[in-house]
This record gives sequence, structure tokens and C-alpha cells, in this order.
Amino acid sequence: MNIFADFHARIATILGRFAAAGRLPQDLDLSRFVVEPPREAALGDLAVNAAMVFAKEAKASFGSPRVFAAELAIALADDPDVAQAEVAGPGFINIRLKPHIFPAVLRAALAAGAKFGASPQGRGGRAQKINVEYVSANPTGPMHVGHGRGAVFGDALASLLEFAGHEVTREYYINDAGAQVDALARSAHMRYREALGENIGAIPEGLYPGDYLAPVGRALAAKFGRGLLDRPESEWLELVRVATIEAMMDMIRADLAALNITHEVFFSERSLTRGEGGDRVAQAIDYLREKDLVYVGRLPPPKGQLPDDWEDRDQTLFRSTQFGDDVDRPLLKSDGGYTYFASDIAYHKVKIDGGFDTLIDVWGADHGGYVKRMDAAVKALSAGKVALDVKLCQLVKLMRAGEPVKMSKRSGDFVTLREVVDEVGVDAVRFMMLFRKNDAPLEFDLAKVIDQSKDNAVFYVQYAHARARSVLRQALAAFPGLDISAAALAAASLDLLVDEGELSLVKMLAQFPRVVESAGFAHEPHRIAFYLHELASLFHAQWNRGKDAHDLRFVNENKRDLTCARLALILCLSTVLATGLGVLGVSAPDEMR
RNA sequence: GGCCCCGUAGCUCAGCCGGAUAGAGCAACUGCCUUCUAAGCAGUAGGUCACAGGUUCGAAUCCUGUCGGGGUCGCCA
Repeated sequence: MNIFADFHARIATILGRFAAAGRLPQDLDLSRFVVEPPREAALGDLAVNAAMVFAKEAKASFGSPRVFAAELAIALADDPDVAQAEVAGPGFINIRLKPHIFPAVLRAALAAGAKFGASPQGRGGRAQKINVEYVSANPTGPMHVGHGRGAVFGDALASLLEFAGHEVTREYYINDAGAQVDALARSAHMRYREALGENIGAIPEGLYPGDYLAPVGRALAAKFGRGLLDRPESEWLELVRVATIEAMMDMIRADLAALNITHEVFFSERSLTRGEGGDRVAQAIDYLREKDLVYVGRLPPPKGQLPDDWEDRDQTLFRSTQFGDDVDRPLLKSDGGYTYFASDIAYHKVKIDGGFDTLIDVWGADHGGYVKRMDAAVKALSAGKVALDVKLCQLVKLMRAGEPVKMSKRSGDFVTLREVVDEVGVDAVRFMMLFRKNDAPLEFDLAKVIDQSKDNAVFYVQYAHARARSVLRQALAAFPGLDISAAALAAASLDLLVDEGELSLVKMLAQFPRVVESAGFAHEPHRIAFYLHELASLFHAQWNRGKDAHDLRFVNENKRDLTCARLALILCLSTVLATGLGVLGVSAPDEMR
């Protein structure tokens, strides 16, 4: 039950009646107006901006927005669930609902249980098939904290979209085709020689010095013995590369698993040209060529400072400027190989051919300059039918008690994601990374996130859940044998919930479906985290009121009916907290002693 | 120099497909522990929403420009 969506539909019906009577155009875009909580709770339960949004269309028949709003308000007053509908400000309609609606919301929520808030169809009435590609870290070493942010963000976004009613595929693109993985293989080969007793000295510039490759070297030694020692690189490179990438991906998968992240699809860049589908990059380029979107030409040099090695020459280019990019983009390197962009075009074509309505790519902010060309490519490949949304995740600044943690990348000595997860736990890492908009920089304080205080948002929200579960336990102690199942509590006299604090909790719970819907629509999981924090705050506040006013305590030994009504609220609250935390991939503990 | 992101309270940040008097947490100040967990709560104070124009009945939100911070800039991934 989503009272906001519900009333949006009811108001749309009224507008339809006006349209039928010729007082409004027939083709109004009804998605333009919103039903939302009023800015201040004192104004009512719902606020509608329809009269202002459609002011232009209504001008001929109604005159000013306020007059239009007044007519709408009169129509709304006939609704059996509306206690009062009044016009305010420039043309808002503030609706106060009859008291019986709130018990109804609670009952619906209790009946829905963990499904409360899940919209069966997604916004706009249509479930989509959505591909979320995230992490996609190069398989050249362990993940660092920055990768972790994209990983957690992408994973939570995928869960959110699933919960909002969409069909979601979680995908990881393995960049296993470039020169970097050759360098990786050479580095592993040195470790292999080292494992066989050779003194390899310092790892040369350009190779990967991290000692995480030492075990890979030992594994190679175990597998190949001395067989790779006296052969030219051309003979061992492929073997070593395959084994090393496999080892790196195992390590990355393990790091992700430590964050409770699993992907359904791991897509190898290499497979685009060497897989069963033939050279799919060539096919994608041909596809664009048929549409006359590929040509050979010269690119203007970048303005400002010229690169040292700039050489004006013909290139094979994709006409990305036709789709909003700033310059056309090269598809072939000077050595004839495909550019990374060409591979990425082919990869996105594979995803488009997979029948997705929406593609979401989660990238680091340093790839921001790449968005326009990818967007252009997806437009060209799908004839504008598939939406691409690139979500850029900003940097993570790792702190400890207010002091920056040094993250030297020299000699491969940097703080890995795994170290952070092991130190502070999955819940803290996930929640804190989601308690910030993805495109805002994030300060992650290792000391603060394990602090058990309200400064720590993870703890604050989890504690609210534990506290709610504690109330249910207390109730059982006070009323032995009490049935605290959702079904039993839904049958309680919920109209006994009249305290202002209780009602504001109910109203906040009623907003959950709306928050899920809008967060899913905007691809912004952080909205769930902020909502949960706000919900927890209302609960802690109400709890504390019971300190002075004992009759406000949730469990009252002398008033069984009232207690049951309040337990219904508590159960619903704990369910929403658990559901919301679940969407974020954060646990909801029953106690936190 | 081109392009992208950001600029909101002392600090960290929400709010942004236009909507009512711009919110929260921290820090500051004032209160509240014989407790259903004080691991908390209530209250006070704190703002030229970087700046200047524009569109609009209405702009923190949209557009243009300026300033400041970050990123990025033909063959890397």
C-alpha cells in the first residue's frame, strides 16, 4: 500500500473527469504532478501540486491555479478517506486523511511483511530489464577502497532496482585484453623464477611489484615446474597470463564475497575477439559502418597544450558527435588493434542485444570524460531505444580519527579493500559508502565507523532495529504467551495509536514505498540510507519520550490492547528497518550487546 | 584551453526532472540517567544555498557567464 501512489491515481481520475467535461485537455501528462508529504507535518498528510503544474492548461476554464485547486479540493473532499482538503500557498492542496487510514496502512504493511515497499511494477507501471555493470576493476591486483565504493554502490543499486520490481543482471567486465595484463603476466613470470630459487632483484619499472603476485609465482612453479624457464616470452606469455588473470579474478571475487557481493555475469573483454562469436568488435564496427557512422578522417588536435608526441594523421573514427559527443572517437590504434572504446562498443552491443531496457555502468570519477562517447555509442547501437545511465563514484578519502591514512601506491603498498573490511566489518563499509551521494567525495573514518554512538550512522540505524526487537522481547516477558505474529498484531485495535509521536512513525513508515520508488527511479540508493536514518531517529525519539511519560512506553503491563497496537507499530518498524538495510546489504541484528 | 563533477550552517552532508518559512548530524550552549538498553533524547543558537545575470506566477533546483576546488583531455584501461 502506497498512499502517495494511491492518491496520485485518485487525483488523476478527478482530472480525467474535468477533461471529459471539456475543462482540461485530454492529453495531460499526469506524471507531471506529484503527491508528497507536505513540507511541514502540521499542514496535513499529503500535498498535491497538480493545480500549479497544470496552471497553463487550466487557465481557460479555471483562471488562476488557486481557483483550479479549490475545485480539485472540493472534488477530493468527497473521497471517503479524506478528512479535509484545503488550498494553500500558490495553489497547493493539502489533504488531511481520516484517522482510519493509518491503521489500514499498518495492516497492509504487516500483511506485506518483507515485501512492503516493493513495487511490483516499478515506476511508470512497467518492470524493466536492467543490466548493472559495476566494479570492473582491472585484474592486475587486489581491490582498493575506491573500487569498494563502486562495488557497494553498484550492488546496492542492483538490489534496490530488484526490490523496486525490475529484473536485474549484475555484471562485471574483465579488462583482460590490454597491454596491462601482459605486464601483469611478465610480473608473475618473475615471481615464478623467484619461486624456483632465482634472485630476481627489484621488479622493473612498468611491471607490478606487489608481493600479492608471489603466491601466483609459486603456483606457476608448482604447475609448470621449470618448464617455462628457458623458453622465449612468446611461448610462455599466454600460459602465464591466463593463469595469472584467473588467480587475480579469484582474489577479486574473494574480496567481493567478503563484502557480500556476487555478480551473475563475468564478461571477459578478451572473449569479444577470441570467443565463440568470432570477432565481435569487428562486427560492432561493421554494424556502425552500415549506418554510415564510421569514417576515416583527421581529428583536430586538442586545444591548449599539444601532447609531445602528437602526430596529425588519418584515423578510423566513430561519428559520436552525431549523438552529442564533442569530437569523433577513434576505433583503431596506430598498430591496427582496437581501441578500448571499440571493445567497449562491442561489449555494450552484446548487452543491448541481450534485450535490456536500461544499462547502468558504475565507473570511477576519473572516467567522467568517457561518458559522452559511451552514451553516443549506446544511442547509435540501439537506435535510441536503450537508456544508458553512467553513475560516477567519487574518491574515498580514508581517515583514522580525523587523520588521513597514507595510501602510497608506490611499491604496491596501498591499503586494500580487504584490509578495511577485515578491520571494520562489512556492515560499516557498506552503510557508510551508501550514506553519501555517489558523486560526492567520501571521507571514510576507520575509527568512527566502529564507534558505538549516534555519530555513527550504521550503528544508529542498526541499534534502532535491535531496540525494536528488544521491545518485542520485553512484551513477551510482560505478557507471557502473547501472539506477536504479524497476523495477530494486525488484528489489534490500531485506532488506539493516537499519540503524535506514534502517528509520525506510522506516517514515516507509510513513506517507505515512495522512497523506494523514487530512489529506484533516480538510481540513488543513498536515499534509502537517509530514510532509514530518519526513521531510526523518530523511533529513538519516541522511545525516549517514554522515559518521562511512562504511559508512552511501548509495553504497558496494564493495557494489553494498547500494548498490542504499539507492538504492531514496532513490528512494522523493525520490518521496514530490516528490509531497508537488506536492500543496502547491511545486516539488521536483533541485539547489539 | 575544451569537456565533466562539485561549491548549501563553524565542520560533514541531505534537499536538485521548479513549488510553501532551505533540513539533518557533529561541534557550541541549556536541560534530562532509582531507565521497556543514556550505545540515547529534548531544546537554543547558527544560512547573501560561491557570485552575477536570465527564464518563470514561483529558482538552492533550469539556462548563460564569472570565480573557487577536483577530474579528464587521439593509440593506456
